[in-house]
Order: sequence, then structure tokens, then C-alpha cells
Amino acid sequence: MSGNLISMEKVKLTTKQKDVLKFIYQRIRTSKLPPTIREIAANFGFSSTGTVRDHLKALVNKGYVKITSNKSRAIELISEALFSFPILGRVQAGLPSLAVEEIEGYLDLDSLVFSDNDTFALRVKGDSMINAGIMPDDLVLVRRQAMAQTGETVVALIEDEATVKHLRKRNQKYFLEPANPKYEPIPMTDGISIIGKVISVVRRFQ
Amino acid sequence: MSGNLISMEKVKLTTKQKDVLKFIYQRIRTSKLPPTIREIAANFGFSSTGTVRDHLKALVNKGYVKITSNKSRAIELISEALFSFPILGRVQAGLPSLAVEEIEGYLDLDSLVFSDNDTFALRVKGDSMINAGIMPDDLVLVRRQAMAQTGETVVALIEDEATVKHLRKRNQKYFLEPANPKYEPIPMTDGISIIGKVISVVRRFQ
DNA sequence: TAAATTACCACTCATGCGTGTGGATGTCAA
DNA sequence: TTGACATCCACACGCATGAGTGGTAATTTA
Repeated sequence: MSGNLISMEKVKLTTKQKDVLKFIYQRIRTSKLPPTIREIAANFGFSSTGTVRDHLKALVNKGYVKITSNKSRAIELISEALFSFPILGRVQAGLPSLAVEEIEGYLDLDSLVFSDNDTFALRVKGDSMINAGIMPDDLVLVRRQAMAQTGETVVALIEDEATVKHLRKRNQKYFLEPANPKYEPIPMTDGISIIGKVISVVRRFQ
Repeated sequence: MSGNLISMEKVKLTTKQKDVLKFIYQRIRTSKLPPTIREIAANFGFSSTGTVRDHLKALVNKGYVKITSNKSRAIELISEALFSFPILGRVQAGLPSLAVEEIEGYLDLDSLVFSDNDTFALRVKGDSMINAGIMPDDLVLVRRQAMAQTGETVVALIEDEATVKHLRKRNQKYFLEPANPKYEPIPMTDGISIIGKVISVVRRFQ
């Protein structure tokens, strides 16, 4: 994206320009589709597309929107992404709105979705990984793969039962290590296979 | 939006259809503008717009996208279909593919994403909630609200610092209770305010 | 006061773009 | 083997749409 909103001096908008910007903003928020020039005209009762273009030109010049030539609906707002959550590093008292300086990044849930098409969720049973913050009934997102590296959290098949464990190596031997002193590490034998690697843990309340 | 974590079975997509859906998805994510039929054709090297229409028709029939007639770029993703993973209750040996019988439901991330626009993620600092499975550097999704119920996991502001704690009531008094014996419960005083409720914990690896 | 900006209008043009028709080939379940 | 899909093609129609030209009038700015 082009702009730091922070360093850019804010150019004042007229009331009418603000109205147009607000309309575009709302259209993107609600229908997720920017309006065409004629749709803007219809909304404000303009009988000429030229009128809209004048307003858009002003919004572009003042740095509020970006427009790609010869593409329909190609009005882009200069603002943060729609489908992600701002990650707040610090939260200040009062906290009226999400001040830009506080945002340290964005949580992208959707990059998980298409990471690849062999991903599934597994509901965790038992407390064997409790010290790794993986609680009973948590959902772990698992990328299906037969190999894993030591230190990674994996899903292994032990007697037709799927379990989440850490993969460790000790004295040239591989172990499935629980994160709970109550349980013992399980040596990797022929009957045990790794079916995937845990890429995310998701817990939801209610 | 749905709200159920557990939903009905989805209709399977072919590899090609998945590719097309993925492209549409990525275009919306990156350029914030759904592609036109011809843009899709160009991306896949199709020389006919009819080919794209066939794929889109399949995606519509299978409930993955919604299309508005006679409007440019009017391809809408049906989020429930997108942001979900099958939840496997049992994993069988051999595990060739995701057999339907094994799937106990779907993990629905969409209700998080589209829940409302007053939700943010907060990176957890410290180990005060470690026994609740909330580890340092985890991301908690927070719905901004000033009230909470006892027993809920909340984000509170203590001296301009955001902390995640359990809200408890003991002897008619409210406490912010850590999930770690190393730390003491903090009595709710005037200087402390609740800014939100934790609705989800997300941890990602690598 | 002159020049620029704002806020509209009418009209035209070329291309963007969704849609329709018709056809080809192959796969797979009934 | 018939029919439903899936996956491509060519070609054409017609409205959608962005952009251009050339105005008028009020307001603001230099």
C-alpha cells in the first residue's frame, strides 16, 4: 500500500467530498464491492458521471483513495485491510479508537485457509500437552505430512489413535514427548507414524 | 452469520474449481477487488469467457460463492464455506483421504473474522495465564466491551497496560485472577477497567 | 481582482464486461 | 449406454462503465 497515514499531512475534505468518501467506504464495508461511477451518481442524484469524476479526482489528489484507470470499480481506500484484525501491542487508557501507532501488525486468519488443501482440524483429547498450552478440547490445525522435524509439534498415529506430541530426538532415537510430567515419552516404533504437523492452535470461548 | 462451529457437510470441489476459488479469494485479499470474468480467464490462460462462467456456475451451485447478475466483479465469497476446516474426531490408520464418516464437524473461523468490527487481537505478554493454556506470544482475539461475567477471560487495563486475566468474584469482591500460582489475584479498583472479553486464542507455528 | 477550486450539467466514445448460443472431449455413476 | 458433470473452445450481443470534451455558476484563495 502506498501510504503511511501517519506521516502524511491530512488534506481537508469538503463536506461533499466527505460524503462521497463515506459512501464509498460504506459500500466496501457492506457489499465488499466498491461502487461504479454511475452507482455513486445514482446515490447522490447526479445526472452526470462527470460530476462523480470531479469528486473522485479531488479524493485522489488529497490522498484518500487510489484509482486504477480503465478498470471498473477500481476505487481503493487508503486504509488497513478488511479481513484481518489489528494486533495491538499496547493499549492506551481511554482507547477511543485504534490509533495507528499502537498497531503492530495484522492477524491473518485467512492465510491459513489456503496454505494448502490438505489441512484439517483435530480436537485435542487429554491433557498430555497441557504445558505447551494445548488444552483438552482445543482445536489444532494440522497440515498433513508424513515427515516432521525435531522440536515440532506433530500429530502421530498410535494404535489407530491420533495424538498430539512434540517430536524429540535423544541418543539417536526419536520420541514423542508429551508436555506434561504425568506422561512418559513414547519411543517411535514401527507401529507409530506421523500424519501431520500442527500449524496452529485455536481455542474458542462459548 | 452462522455462529455454529459445527455445520453440515460441504460439497466437494474439484482441483480446478479450488484453484479458481483460490484465485478469487487471493484477488479479494490483495487488491480488495474481485476479478472480472476476463481477468480470471487471463490468469488461467483460458481463451474463452465461457470457460470461466462454467467454473463460476459450479462454485455457485456448490455454495462457495454468490454472484449478482449483470454487475461487474460481483463475485461474493460465502465465508462460511471458506474459513472452515473439517474437524476429525478419529483418525484411522492408512488415512488415505478425509473420509466423511470421520468428520465430526467444521471449524468455523469466519464467525470470528466477520463477527463485528470492534474486535482486535492482542499479543500476550508474560506467563500469567499459562495454566489456562494462554502462552506468551499467543494472540487473543478480544471483543471490545466494558462489562464481563465472572469466570470469563477478560482484557483489563492496569496502569495503561493491557493484561489478560480471569474475572473472579470472591467475598463480594471482584478480582483479576492470573492462571499461574506465581502471581497474586489483583483486586478490581477504580484505576482498573475492563476493555474486552477474550473470545478466542490463536497460536501459530513458524 | 484574477485565478483556482468546487460543484454541477449535457453529450459522446471506446472499451469493459456479463451473458447467450452452440460445440467438443472426457470421466463417471446409474 | 445414457445422462450428468467437468473442462475447455469460438463467436457474438448489448448494456455497463470509465474517460473525454465543453460548458455554467458559485465560492475560495492568492
